[in-house]
Amino acid sequence: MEEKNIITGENINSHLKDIEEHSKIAVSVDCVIFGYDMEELKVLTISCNMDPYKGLPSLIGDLVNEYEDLDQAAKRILKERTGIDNLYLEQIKSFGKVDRHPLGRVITVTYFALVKKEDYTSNGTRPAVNSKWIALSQINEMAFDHLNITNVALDTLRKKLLECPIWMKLLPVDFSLPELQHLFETIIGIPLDKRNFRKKILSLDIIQESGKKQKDVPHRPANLYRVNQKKLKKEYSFLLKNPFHHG
Amino acid sequence: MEEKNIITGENINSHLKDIEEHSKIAVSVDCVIFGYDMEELKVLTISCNMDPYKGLPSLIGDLVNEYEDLDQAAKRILKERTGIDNLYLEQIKSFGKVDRHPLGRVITVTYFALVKKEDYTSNGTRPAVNSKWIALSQINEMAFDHLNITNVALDTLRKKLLECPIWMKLLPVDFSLPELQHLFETIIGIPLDKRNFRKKILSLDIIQESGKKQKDVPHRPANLYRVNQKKLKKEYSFLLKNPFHHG
DNA sequence: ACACTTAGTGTCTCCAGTACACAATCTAAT
DNA sequence: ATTAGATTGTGTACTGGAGACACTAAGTGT
Repeated sequence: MEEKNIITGENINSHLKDIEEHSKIAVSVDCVIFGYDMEELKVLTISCNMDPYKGLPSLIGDLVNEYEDLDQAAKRILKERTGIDNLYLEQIKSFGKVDRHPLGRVITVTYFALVKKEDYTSNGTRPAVNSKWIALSQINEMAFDHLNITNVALDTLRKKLLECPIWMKLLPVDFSLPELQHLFETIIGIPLDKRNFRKKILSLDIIQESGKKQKDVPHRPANLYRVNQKKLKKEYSFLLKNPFHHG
Repeated sequence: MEEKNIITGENINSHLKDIEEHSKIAVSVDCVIFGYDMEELKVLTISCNMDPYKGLPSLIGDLVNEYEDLDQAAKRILKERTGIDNLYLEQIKSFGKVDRHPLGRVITVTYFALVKKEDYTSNGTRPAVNSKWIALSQINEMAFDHLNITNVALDTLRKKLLECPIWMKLLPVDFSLPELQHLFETIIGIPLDKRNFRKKILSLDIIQESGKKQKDVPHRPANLYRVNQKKLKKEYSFLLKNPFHHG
């Protein structure tokens, strides 16, 4: 049986036009945008108005243009929909069931993004029309296969959280250890021991006291910490140049 | 600014034809097929004959058809190129730089697969024309972005190897502990302590003595083990139904 | 000044990872 | 039959991180 394959370059007898005529498949990017308001973990959604999913929350996404890289597309979508540049962004995986989109064959490449609520609500942002933060605990149905995608994104986030300090992308510059612990508990879903948590985090040498204290709380104020930039640069430099941690 | 988005279903004013006209982008699947001959870790490649990569090794891949899921496409390609059904198969990630393919815009979704050499060389297989196993240590250049893809696949394999017993997909039914250790050392790239390795593996309760011994070796023969199917079913069932471990 | 709320701290136990050396079993050669 | 050569197979002691656990400190509001 003769081989002919324009992808791998065996026995070429085709050119650009062949490829474009092959492509009855559209490619989209969908982003699971996680936000944290010091209370709950939320996802940015919009309301779908396409049958049969009308009214259900949907992830933020768009088709990929012919002249932009996948990562660029994700970045563009985030910029368009949240107004923020330089979010933390990481590819998860691609979903390509034939019938996943009612209007035709659309393969979607998914990303997850982390947003500080303080950035999202700051000046200069232009949130998508009708976009809405929904707490993960409140989501039980979504349009398309987006609930599945969201769950995969959450798994990825959980794994990642234990590997490197991406949590910094969800917290303000100054934060307290109890706040950090609450973030962990919210994402991982199980309560943690206060003393062991502090011991562990401090031993990583990734944060340092800022000298400041909490204000306007009706109880003993917590010390505020911030990320140790030197350590960060040394061991987790990919978290500085924000977008796209490859590997 | 008005929103209009056929992906998420805001203000729909388009239908199937719109999507297909949008798609100037082709989608391919490329597989990093790992094989192990009890000596080295190898990758199945074919020779590219497309400029400017003529002569370089290329991964096994093909365009995705309009009517097949991504996973089905990967499975089809593996079947076509190795003749084997039911390989272990797992999606890695997608690569979509605009200029990654000289013939046009092609986004590729990549998978890695694990093959026992004994399966590959058994009857009934119909390997791709000109396909060739190349030891990872011998690869320093590949066509397209395939070297990058291969490296990402190797990273994924290394991580996975420490999480679950996918190594069984690279070994014969009966294998010795020294053989298993050599496989680990080959993939991870660092030598391991014999006693600690055995202690660790045996403590997992995932393998059991087969009763047999090595034959035809010019030294003390090793005991042969095989995978404990009950334990496997209980804790790693996704390794049984071979293809596609999601999550 | 007292009650209330949350922050902050140290020790002990247990287990998993690591380092490490010698006896046992087979083949091949003499 | 004995010996040399090769590789398999085995146990113990040390170390460091994870986990369990209870009280004092520092603020606020009344």
